Amino acid sequence: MPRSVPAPAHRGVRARTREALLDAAVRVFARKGAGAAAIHEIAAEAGLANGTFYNYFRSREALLEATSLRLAERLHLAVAASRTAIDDPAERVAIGCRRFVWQVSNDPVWAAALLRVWNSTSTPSLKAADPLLADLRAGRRRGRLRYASEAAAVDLVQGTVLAGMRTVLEGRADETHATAIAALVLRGLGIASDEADRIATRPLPPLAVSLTSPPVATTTRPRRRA
Amino acid sequence: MPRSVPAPAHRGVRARTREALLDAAVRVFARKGAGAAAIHEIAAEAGLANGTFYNYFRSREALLEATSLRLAERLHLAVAASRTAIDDPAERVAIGCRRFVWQVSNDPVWAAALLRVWNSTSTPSLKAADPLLADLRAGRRRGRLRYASEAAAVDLVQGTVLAGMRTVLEGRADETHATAIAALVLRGLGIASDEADRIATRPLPPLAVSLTSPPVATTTRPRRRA
DNA sequence: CTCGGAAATGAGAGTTCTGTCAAGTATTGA
DNA sequence: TCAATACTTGACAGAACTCTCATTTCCGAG
Repeated sequence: MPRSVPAPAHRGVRARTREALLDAAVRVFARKGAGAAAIHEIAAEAGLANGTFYNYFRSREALLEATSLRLAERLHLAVAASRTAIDDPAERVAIGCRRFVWQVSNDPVWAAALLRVWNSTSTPSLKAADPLLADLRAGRRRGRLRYASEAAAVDLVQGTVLAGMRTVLEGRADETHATAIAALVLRGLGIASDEADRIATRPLPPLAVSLTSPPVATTTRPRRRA
Repeated sequence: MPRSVPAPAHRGVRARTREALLDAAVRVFARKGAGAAAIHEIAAEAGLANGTFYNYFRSREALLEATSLRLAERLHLAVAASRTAIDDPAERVAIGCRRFVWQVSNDPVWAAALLRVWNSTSTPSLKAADPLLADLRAGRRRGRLRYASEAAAVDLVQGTVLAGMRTVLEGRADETHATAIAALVLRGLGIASDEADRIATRPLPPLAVSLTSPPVATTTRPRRRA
C-alpha cells in the first residue's frame, strides 16, 4: 500500500540530481547556446545516463525554463545580498551594474550561460528586472534619478550591463570596465557626471554568494560503470 | 573549349538564387534562432530543393557568416544614408539610435534576425560599430561628448539600442520608445538633459533604403513541381 | 534543332537526437 | 535480512538532419 507521502525514502537525492542536471545545462548552454544544446550532451555532462534526464524534465523547453529561472534566482539573490545596507537608489543601481560586470571575470561560465539564456527566452525572466525597477522608481520619486520613460530606463540599465558583460567575457576589457559602465549608466539616469564617477568608484560591499555550484565537481556520487 | 569567362549564359541567376537563400535564412533565423535553424528548412523557405543549398554554401557556418555580414552591411548602409547631412556627432549618434529602434516596427523580421544573429556570432560584426566609433571619437575630440572609456561608451550605445529594439519587438513599447532611448543614451554620453531631449526629438531625416528584400515575394521564378 | 555548360533536383546513405521502457541498482523501514 | 520504493541505466525505435551525387532541367549559342 502506498504511503501517503510520496517519497519518504531517498529524500534529497532527487533534488541533488536535479541540481546536477541544471548545473550541467548551464555549462553546456554556456558553450553551445541554448538552442543548439543536445539533451543527451547535458545528461552526459552531468555524469548521468540519457534516460535519467527525462525523469526530471519533460522536454527541452521545460529545461530551458527551469534554467532561466535558476539563473535569475541566483542573480537576484546575489544582487540583493550585496546592497542590503545601501539606501541611495542611485548607488544601489550602480552596485548592481558593477556586480554583474565584475562577476563575469569571476565566473565566465555563469556569465556565458546568462547571456545565452537571456537571449533565447522570450521576455527574459522579467523577474530579474524587479529589483531594478524598484530602485528606479524610488530614485525618481525622491528626485534622485530622472527619466521620461520607465521602459527606456530599464533598457538603458539592462542593455548596457549586458553589453558590458559581453565585452568583458570576450576579453575586450578588463575589470575596470565595471566601473566605467556604472558611471555611464548613472549619467544616463540623470546623475551629474562628477557625482556619477564618485558613486561608481565607491568600494563595493562584499558578496558572499556563489553563483554557480561547486567549480568543476561531479556533484553526484562518483559511481561509474565500464 | 571553355570560354574564358566562366558563365556567359545564365548571368545573374546565380547571384539571385544566393540572395534568395540569404533572405530565407534571415527569415528562418528570425523565427527559430541561428543555432536551431535547419538547413533544409531554409532551402524550403527559399522555394528550393535541399541539395541546392550546398551549391551555394559549404556549411551552416558559412551561411551564418554570410548572413551576419549581410545584415551588418545593410545596416551600415541604412545608417550612413540617413545622416549624411548631419555634422554634429551627438545628433548623428541620436539618429542612429532612433533609426534602429524605429526600424523594428517597420520590419520585425529584420529586427528579430539581427538580434538573433548578433547574439550568436562571436564578436558580432565589429564592423557595425565602426561608424559609431567614428562619431564617438569626433564628438569627444570636439568636446561635445564625454566619456572615460571608449569601450564602455560603445557598450552604452549598442547595448541600450539592442535592448530597446527588443522591447519594441516584444510589443512592450510603442514607437516613441526610439526617442526615449536616444535621449537617455545622449545623457549617458555627457549631453545635458534638456539638450539631449531636444536633439532626440528633432525630425528624422528620411530613409530610402529597404533593409530586407521584397516583402514576401518568392524571389525566384515561380516554377514549381507537383 | 541540337549541343554544352550552368543550375537545380531529390533520393538516399550515414549520422545524430529524442523520448521510451524493461531491467537493474541503491536505500530505507520493518 | 527482506520487501518495497526511488532512482538509474543503456539499448533502441523512430524522427530529423546533413551532405553527396547521379540525373534532370534550363537556356543561350551556333
